[in-house]
Amino acid sequence: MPTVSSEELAAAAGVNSAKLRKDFSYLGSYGTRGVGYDVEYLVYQISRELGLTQDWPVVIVGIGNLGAALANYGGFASRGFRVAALIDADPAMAGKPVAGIPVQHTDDLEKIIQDNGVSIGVIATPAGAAQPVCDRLVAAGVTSILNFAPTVLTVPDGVDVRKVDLSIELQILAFHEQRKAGEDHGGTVPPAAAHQEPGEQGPDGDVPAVMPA
Amino acid sequence: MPTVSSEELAAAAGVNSAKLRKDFSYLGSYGTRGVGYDVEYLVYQISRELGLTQDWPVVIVGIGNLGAALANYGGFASRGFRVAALIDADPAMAGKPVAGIPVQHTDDLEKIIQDNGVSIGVIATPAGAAQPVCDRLVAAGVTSILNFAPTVLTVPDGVDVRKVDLSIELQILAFHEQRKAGEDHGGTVPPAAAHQEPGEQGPDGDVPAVMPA
DNA sequence: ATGTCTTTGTGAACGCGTGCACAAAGATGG
DNA sequence: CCATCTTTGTGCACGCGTTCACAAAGACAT
Repeated sequence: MPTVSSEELAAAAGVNSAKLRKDFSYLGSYGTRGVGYDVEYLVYQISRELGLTQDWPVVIVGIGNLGAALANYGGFASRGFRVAALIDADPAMAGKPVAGIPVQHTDDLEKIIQDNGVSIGVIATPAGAAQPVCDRLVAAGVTSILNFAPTVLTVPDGVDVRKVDLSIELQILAFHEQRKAGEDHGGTVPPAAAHQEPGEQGPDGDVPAVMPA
Repeated sequence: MPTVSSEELAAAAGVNSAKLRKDFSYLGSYGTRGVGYDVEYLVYQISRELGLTQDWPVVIVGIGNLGAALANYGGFASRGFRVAALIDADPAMAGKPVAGIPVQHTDDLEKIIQDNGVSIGVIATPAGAAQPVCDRLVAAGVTSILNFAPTVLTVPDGVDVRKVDLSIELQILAFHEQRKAGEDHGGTVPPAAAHQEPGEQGPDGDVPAVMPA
């Protein structure tokens, strides 16, 4: 029986072994003292806890470059996700196969959701279309939404939304890059600096509230 | 002079006002007691600290669906990023414009990096190509890499890598979705993972630290 | 069986980040 | 010029998560 100790796992993951054991203990007592954890059993238990053993049908709405990239992404299937349908507002896309799945028109959104028992939707539309699409998804029974559109979605209570902003990761890299350069970030305030930069803010001038780690 | 108080900002962001003030204080004393913070000045100072006022030339390697989606993503330009070049290994892509930028061949990678003074690279290639591309980027002087390929990259010290796994966000949604179903499987989970603050839409949510491969 | 050895599971201490509460600073009005 | 009011900046205390350290549990050898 192949096993691993918490010490080995902790070293591999770069975390503290006691924390790892305590985390595992929340899932139950799956280890054997003096031996460690049965690898296969542990993987199954964690997978189950995380919901990876279930089959999650998802729909992707907005089959542009990003939607197509997501449809082709191999990581989904191996993580328990099944692309139940691709949906786009462009009639010219209808029937066209992307990643082997025929694109369907937005008109049929509600029926597609209900027929497939979909509870997770991915929005990869342009910003303007995101909220209406979101509303229709929710009305059709979707309770979790992954939003790639650059908009903050408004949803009723009980619906989860996660927003993916592809530029945030770049910002974090740039932040560290800036520090590598040895930029001084001291307390000296450039006089009247604010008045030298009148514009600078785009349509969404929102700044991350928290410093990247 | 338009101003905001820490109280207003905290309410808008859903955080504690004292924490917000303390965070700001690390950047310097930019507020006026009895008045608040000069909006324009504050935006500038935060932008500067985060590196948003600098111009960061980036290259995107691998112009498939995802690379094209990134090239077309409007959020980059408004955050201080400039797509200096698109690079692909397919000779048929060479010269073809994507998002108004002609795709260049991988052969010229080193020259492109050096000519444009690029220090940030984005990898959107298939998994197999990612590490070789990464090595060439690093050798050419890139010190920050954003990796969309489903591979863990090995880099020398001093080089930052951030890996974006598009399925992780879906996993988090599925995790919460599973809990909504009210399933009882005998185990408990640390409170941090148990719920997501409503209104929070981002990748800063809570995920269990250990994922099965 | 009995003892030794390994590793888990967890109580307790520690450290750090968060939030409270208030003095200091500046605005504003009399 | 003084009084009052608002809001910042921050010392301090509290709470929570991380880490330490060890008893308990089981494997394994003799």
